[in-house]
Amino acid sequence: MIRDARVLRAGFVPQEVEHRDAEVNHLSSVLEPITNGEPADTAILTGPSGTGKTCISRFVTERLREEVLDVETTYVNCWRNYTRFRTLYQILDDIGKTIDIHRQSTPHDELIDRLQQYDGSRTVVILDEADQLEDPSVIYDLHSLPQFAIICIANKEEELFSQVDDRLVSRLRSSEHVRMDKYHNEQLFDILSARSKWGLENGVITDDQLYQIADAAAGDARLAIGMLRSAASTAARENHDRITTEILTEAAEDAKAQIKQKSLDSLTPHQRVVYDIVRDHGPLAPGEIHSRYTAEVDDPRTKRTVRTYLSKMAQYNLLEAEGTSRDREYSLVDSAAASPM
DNA sequence: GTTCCACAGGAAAATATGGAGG
DNA sequence: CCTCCATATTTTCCTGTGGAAC
Repeated sequence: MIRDARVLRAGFVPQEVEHRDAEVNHLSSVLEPITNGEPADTAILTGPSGTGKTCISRFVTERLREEVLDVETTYVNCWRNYTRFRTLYQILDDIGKTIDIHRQSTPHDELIDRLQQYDGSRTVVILDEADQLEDPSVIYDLHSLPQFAIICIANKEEELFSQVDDRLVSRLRSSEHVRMDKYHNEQLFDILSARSKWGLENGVITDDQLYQIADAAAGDARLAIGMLRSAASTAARENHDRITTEILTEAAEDAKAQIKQKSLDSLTPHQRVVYDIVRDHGPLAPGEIHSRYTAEVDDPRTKRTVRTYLSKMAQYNLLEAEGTSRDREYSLVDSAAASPM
């Protein structure tokens, strides 16, 4: 059934990237000066989730390392390392310069000094989910260091630049912007087809079924590959020699549920109670949510905190907010919308 | 229109948490 | 074990917005 599970895993970087030639070339050309030992511009990669931003960054940097001897790459997930300190620390850690850094005795600017003094190989820094940084000015600080090339990945450009000084923004205007769009169904089909060719035995899944997956994934390659992986592992577990329509339907829901579960797991118990209230009692105004919540837990948080919870969950796409002021109501996002399978 | 009030969400102070070093 | 200090979360205080009742 499964020939090579690696190619179905999230984060796998394929030998050849399908349908992203223009973007790959664009990004490569931005990094090109590095091959001559010159500083490269900052690249900004934007687009919705599952459009291959992380994938082509890794692909291009890996290819660069094949070509050039003295190039290193470091990857920072800004969603997990969202403070200035953590981001810089992560980079220093990767290039092996953290030896005597202690949180106490190290003033924050010392980190940037260390990077500045770094005289090892040129390094490409990939800042993934950079729009999650609480202080994006760290991007500008890195931008000004010639020995580092920055690839900055974000969903939307506006969000990345929203809360920053205009002065700093203009300094980044010169950087190259690579925009990525959602995949078309045919393109997703090609991606799935390539993965199943390497990852699965022949004849396990039909083209028609791959097309169904592409359709259900609505342009999101990560989701599509997740569905394929889920279907393949269910089929393998249950000893089928091919993927059935039932397995496929279930896998589609499974993959979406997994994504949702992941964000649900990151909620604190208090946040979880708030979520459950909205889930069980339909559209509700924040005041109503708070009073129900207060009745349900010992030691309730204040209204303000619950408002923060609600807006956070709306960002995570767990809840939907309607209305801008007194009329605001929160409800579950209808996950049924994108699954006509 | 005017007033009122629930809400959004920023800022800063207060409090809880966690991890290193004693 | 405890203490200390950076970090994380929560509360307090706040200003601005816009819908609803008058």
